[in-house]
Amino acid sequence: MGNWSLSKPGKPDPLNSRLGYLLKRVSTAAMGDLSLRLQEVDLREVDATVLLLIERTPNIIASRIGRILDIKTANMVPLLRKLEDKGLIRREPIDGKSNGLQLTAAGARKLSETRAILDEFERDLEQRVPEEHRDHIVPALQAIWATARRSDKKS
Amino acid sequence: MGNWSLSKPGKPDPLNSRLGYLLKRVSTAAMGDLSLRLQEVDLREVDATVLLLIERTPNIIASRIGRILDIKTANMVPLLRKLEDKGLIRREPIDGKSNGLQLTAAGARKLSETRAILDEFERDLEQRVPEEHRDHIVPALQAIWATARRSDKKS
DNA sequence: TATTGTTATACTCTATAACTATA
DNA sequence: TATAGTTATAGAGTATAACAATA
Repeated sequence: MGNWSLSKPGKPDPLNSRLGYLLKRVSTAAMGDLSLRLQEVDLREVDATVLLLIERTPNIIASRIGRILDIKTANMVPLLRKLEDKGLIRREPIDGKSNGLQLTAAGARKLSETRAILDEFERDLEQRVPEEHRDHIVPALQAIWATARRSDKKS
Repeated sequence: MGNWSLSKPGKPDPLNSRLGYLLKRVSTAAMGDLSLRLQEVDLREVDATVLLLIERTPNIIASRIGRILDIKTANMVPLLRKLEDKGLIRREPIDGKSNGLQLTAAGARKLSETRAILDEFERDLEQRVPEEHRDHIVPALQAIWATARRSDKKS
């Protein structure tokens, strides 16, 4: 345990003892892996995440998704249009300015496939963490995430 | 401890119980924070990292840095040129095709300032992890990183 | 033949600005 | 007045292809 954060004088920390560096490299590598896996369902990570949100909260509106995932509304437009063009989601007017988003039957089917990929990805990732650390990494990241200042609170 | 990975049937996992999702969000937020901090020395994260590598291994060549940091050699060119234009690094021919990279005096001074920022960022980040998890997160990430298939082995 | 370095370019992602219309 | 949605565009970051020169 834990003198990894101490640098010997003269010999500076190797990069891979820095939490910030590790977070970036591990995240990038993991997302690259996930992207490859999601090619099988022809979706990007963000598409999969949006489908998960729509499933979890039917009639969710675009701007709320954007707030949760930190996506500008301007960038939500082509994202949702592509999902709609693929027949995976449907928009139903809530009032004059908002559209509630729902999965189509095809979208629900696609999400089933996708969830299997996501779950396997998740399992594989967790198994690469040695047992003695495994139960700590998610709570640790959640704690960092919970203390990040950001616009929206949930998820 | 640890039933965060279990989803209740019907109620799917919230996103922020997924390791992959947390890695991405925490990494993005942390890098955004670091970018802001590095504005004080007019450097990006990647610039700071490259300066660290040059300091650690004087006469390192561009292609080796690219291999370590997963930066295509084509993209190393403008990166190094900018650092050279700022007077932070110097290139000295090793042979007819390679240039050894070194910090200039100004580069060494800049890196001192930069390292202070990096170290404070690191400390702040670590302190956001509850004590009971703190000694686990770096080893956990190192383990994931160590098992990522990639071109280069070190750092 | 593999490596180093370079130029030019394309693609993706994200950010910004201006705008319309509704709550 | 704030929110929802849209369009168009700019910028960064990254990837690809073609190339020259050296080990």
